[in-house]
Amino acid sequence: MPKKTIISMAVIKRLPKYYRYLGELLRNDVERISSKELADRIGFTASQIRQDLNNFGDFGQQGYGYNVRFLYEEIGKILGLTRTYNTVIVGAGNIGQAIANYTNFEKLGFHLKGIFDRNPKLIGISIRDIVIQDVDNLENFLKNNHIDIGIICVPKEQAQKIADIFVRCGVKGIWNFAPTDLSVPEDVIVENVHLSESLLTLSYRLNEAELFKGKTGR
Amino acid sequence: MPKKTIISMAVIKRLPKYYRYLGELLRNDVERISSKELADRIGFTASQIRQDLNNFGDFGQQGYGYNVRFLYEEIGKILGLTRTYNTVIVGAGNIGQAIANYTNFEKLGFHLKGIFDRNPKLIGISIRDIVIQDVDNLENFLKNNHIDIGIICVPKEQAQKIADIFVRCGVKGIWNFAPTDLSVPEDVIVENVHLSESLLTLSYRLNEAELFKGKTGR
DNA sequence: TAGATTGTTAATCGATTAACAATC
DNA sequence: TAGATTGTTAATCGATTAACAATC
Repeated sequence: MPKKTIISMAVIKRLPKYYRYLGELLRNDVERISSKELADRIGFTASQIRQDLNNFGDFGQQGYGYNVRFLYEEIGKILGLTRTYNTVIVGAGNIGQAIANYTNFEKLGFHLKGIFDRNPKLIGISIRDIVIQDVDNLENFLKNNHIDIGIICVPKEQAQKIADIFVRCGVKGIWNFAPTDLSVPEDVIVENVHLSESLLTLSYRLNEAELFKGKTGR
Repeated sequence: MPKKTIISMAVIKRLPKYYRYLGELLRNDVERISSKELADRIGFTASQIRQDLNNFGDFGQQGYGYNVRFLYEEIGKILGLTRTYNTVIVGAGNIGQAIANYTNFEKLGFHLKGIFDRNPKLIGISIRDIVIQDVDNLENFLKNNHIDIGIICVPKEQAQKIADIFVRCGVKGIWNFAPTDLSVPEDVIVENVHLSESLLTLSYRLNEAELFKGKTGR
């Protein structure tokens, strides 16, 4: 029986990883798995896995472990993958096009319904049968189509403006690739993908490693 | 004077954000800033900012705060931005091309030296004056060019194979866009960008309210 | 039944926040 | 000097790990 708890971000961020590993196990026809075995594969502790899962329900069985298919499906439900999501991409530059072309998201139930840009050279071009529209049509499009997730791939200077349009038109989820923080009401969820921050984290760690070169550990 | 401490991942991941905000302040000709003021802008606590910075040195001054330019430069040093990095991209599909075209990384000192793919239709094409080479040349290229960071943009099935080549050729940093976990020796740093995990986190949070609706606590 | 492994409580560890003396 | 704000220690909070009774 699921408990009414506020789940910490730390737990939430591990869920997709569980889902990915269980999906692999499933494809390899593994029927059951213990928290210990899963822990060894993922690199978590068995204790953490059991704690994490027990935030959502009693999915396992003493003496047996977890049924892979069942757990996979349960985590799918938890992640909201039993429904579909309509999305639009704003900004059809490098990243926008890459995301638009990435068909794996379709398989998970994220359906791309529109692509917008302000560059006349891009407007009218199709990506996966979706014609790039003038961003001036965005607001109107959002009023006529229910969109769950707006994907922001514009330069940082324009990101907040696009976010404001999303908010105004009832889009509740924003996947933000612009290197800036957006301000939105609290009922709107923003998930950031800040590539430069990721790269800088890498360069920090590269130099930290250099620093300890020749020494043991780490 | 930097202290010999092991810095936690939580702190490291905040550093690029400090760097970004300080860069903005600098461009807006802000000369000094207190931890309180910076906290209000970023959305951290002043205490946390002071704690974070004091892992690396005494950058502030009582009664004054922090000099924006000085702190910006110091964090740049900490992040390893006083040197340059040679990079290669393996996989010239959607994401690979997007990263290759993203010139902001050049400005930070990350220089793209090569792009590799196995698709004959892509080999020979140029992106930003860099000719896409056959991935069969990768190992040879790495032996003749010092590459600091290898960027993996191939499908997940081939990612580990590419990582192995990187490791074998002395590449110490891997920026991994393939939706899989790589196994590498501990002196090699892997920074993952798992886009589907990010998207699933968003869909979880979009549905979170629904998930616990009507369920009783304990 | 006996062994295995969960769900869950308790202990530990780490990270964040609060407080304040030091000092510019 | 007086006010401001740091650097740093102490207190709190939260997350992870360990332990084990429950039970399949």
